[in-house]
Amino acid sequence: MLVHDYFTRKGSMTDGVQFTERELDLMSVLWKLGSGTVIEVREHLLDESGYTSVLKMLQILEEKGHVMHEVEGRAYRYFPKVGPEAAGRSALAKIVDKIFHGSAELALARLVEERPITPDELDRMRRILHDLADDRRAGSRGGES
Amino acid sequence: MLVHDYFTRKGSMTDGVQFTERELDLMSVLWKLGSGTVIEVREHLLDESGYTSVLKMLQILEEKGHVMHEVEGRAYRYFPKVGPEAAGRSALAKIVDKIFHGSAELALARLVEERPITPDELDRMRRILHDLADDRRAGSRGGES
DNA sequence: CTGCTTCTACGAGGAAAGGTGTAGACAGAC
DNA sequence: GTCTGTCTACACCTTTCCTCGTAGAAGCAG
Repeated sequence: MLVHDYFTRKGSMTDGVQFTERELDLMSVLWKLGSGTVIEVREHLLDESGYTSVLKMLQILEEKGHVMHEVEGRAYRYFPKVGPEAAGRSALAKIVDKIFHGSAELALARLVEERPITPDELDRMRRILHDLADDRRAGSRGGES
Repeated sequence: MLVHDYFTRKGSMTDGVQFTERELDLMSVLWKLGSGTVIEVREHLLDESGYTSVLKMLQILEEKGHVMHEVEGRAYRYFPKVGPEAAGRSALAKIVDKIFHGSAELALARLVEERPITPDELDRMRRILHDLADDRRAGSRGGES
């Protein structure tokens, strides 16, 4: 079982998740792979540093409680203990607060101009907001989907 | 004239803008006020540190090219040289890439669940995406609004 | 057994971040 | 003139980030 339970957990996280630049690089790889040994993580880093550097970073991440490991043969396999959802919420909160003065609207405006959005993705993004508005209306009538 | 020309400039910025934690705090104040002396910035910082600390941070920001100053009486008045738009785009790009594997859709999903969105704000957010879709359609027909 | 390889553990060290104390310039009050 | 308050400039210090070299454990081949 590679997919761990951080996908199902929800608001339990303290949501004060904060990663340094390099930590985020490693976490990004772990999120993408699901898990990884030192070698695997190292291979997927764009900017590759030494073996022991990656190991050390993983040890630091474990010490901080962001990852855990299981023994696999003679090596360690590292798993993220915090998911991209919590990390993303936390990072977005910081940006919205400090850069956009709390306006999610401004954040969205920059988000869509920051990179090309495919028509499909745009549709799905519109659906997210549409459904949210729907839920609101349903909720205000006391109903629920 | 307090409002400087970073509002009108557009993609000219290198977009490699990156702020440290504390730098972002100061920039946030400058963006909110438009400009500020050491005292003004200091007053608007939640976590207040010493006068010389704030001064030092502003000097560092100036050295890095993120702010500039004009002499005002015996004091300096600092102005942001980079706007929240560029900083926001850059910060969002990093998050979307490293946390959401390039998916703006996932970023939006976390954005709207990260904080309560007022009905008005939700409407305006929907309009942003609606208009973007409209522009696409108009653009593909060769027209333009 | 010895030698080789592959892993983790540990500690050193450079660089940056972020805070502060003090000196010195300068204006205004007296 | 002197004194006082306000400002910048400079130097210093502590902590964190990040990297790497080296040692040692453990498996495997001969």
